[in-house]
Amino acid sequence: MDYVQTLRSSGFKVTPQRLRVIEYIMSRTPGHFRAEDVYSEVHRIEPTITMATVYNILRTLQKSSILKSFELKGATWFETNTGSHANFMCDVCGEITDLEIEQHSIIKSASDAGYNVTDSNYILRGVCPKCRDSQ
Amino acid sequence: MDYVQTLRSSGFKVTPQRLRVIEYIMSRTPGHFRAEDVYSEVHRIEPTITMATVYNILRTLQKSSILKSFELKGATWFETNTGSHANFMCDVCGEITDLEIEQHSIIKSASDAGYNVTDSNYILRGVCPKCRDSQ
DNA sequence: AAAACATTGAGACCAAATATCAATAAAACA
DNA sequence: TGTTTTATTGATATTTGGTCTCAATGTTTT
Repeated sequence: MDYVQTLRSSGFKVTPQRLRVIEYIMSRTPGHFRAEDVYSEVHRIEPTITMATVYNILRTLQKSSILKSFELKGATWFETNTGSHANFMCDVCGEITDLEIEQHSIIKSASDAGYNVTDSNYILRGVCPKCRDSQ
Repeated sequence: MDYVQTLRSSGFKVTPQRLRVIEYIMSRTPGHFRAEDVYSEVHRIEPTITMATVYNILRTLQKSSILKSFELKGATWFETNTGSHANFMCDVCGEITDLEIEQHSIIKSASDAGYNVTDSNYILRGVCPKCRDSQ
């Protein structure tokens, strides 16, 4: 997947800051990150970048369907995995794991009921196997 | 369901403030509300109550399994429906609707994979039938 | 190379939620 | 019922995540 091409063909301009963020998210694929995570890493390479710009860029990447997001623990988490999966957050170590799922029938029945579903997130919490075993 | 009894048997004290919040959530069942919504209504009856207390009480009610919560649009939403369902938020009118679902098989397969799931939320966004029709 | 237009950076700003802690109230029990 | 124990509340300050504004800058088109 060429994110730069996707960005351009979505009608957005390719700026150095956007390239740095794309490099960051590629280095974190698959994975989950917050605006703060992007900022602190990209800021080392591009010291003038601000949080506001990071937020702008992440929103742009969502509009280009390069990223997806969900809210958890008071923050917005981003991911490049736009496919059908659940996000599991471990309440012990805080790590987020993708759990693959088949497309849930709820989306189909919601559509049948007249709901036009444009975004869906399945979020689980609990204790991951690693933390359960180390107790 | 007697929320007061549940609260007491969970080891929490029954205070006037907690009673007012319980009255509020009962008047909003089924439904979805934020801390701010609880505050502005309860504050009319119990003018000394503060947001901090409302947050405390809502957390207590979650610990007693009277409420469940999820995060959406930068806020935490609470609901008394603790059963298996999805929450659909309409991006036009902002209303949140419960969509009943059968317990998703992901929880079973997550358990099989060693994940101990203590909380799950299925969140959908899009356009509701009402808003779709009025366009 | 210049014009047209989108994007960025800086900092003020806003809203949601948490932390602190003395005063108060509920429940247990003498 | 009065007293003790212990949880809870209210007031305020603070933290955190995120948005707004707008002049300066950078990208793309011609």
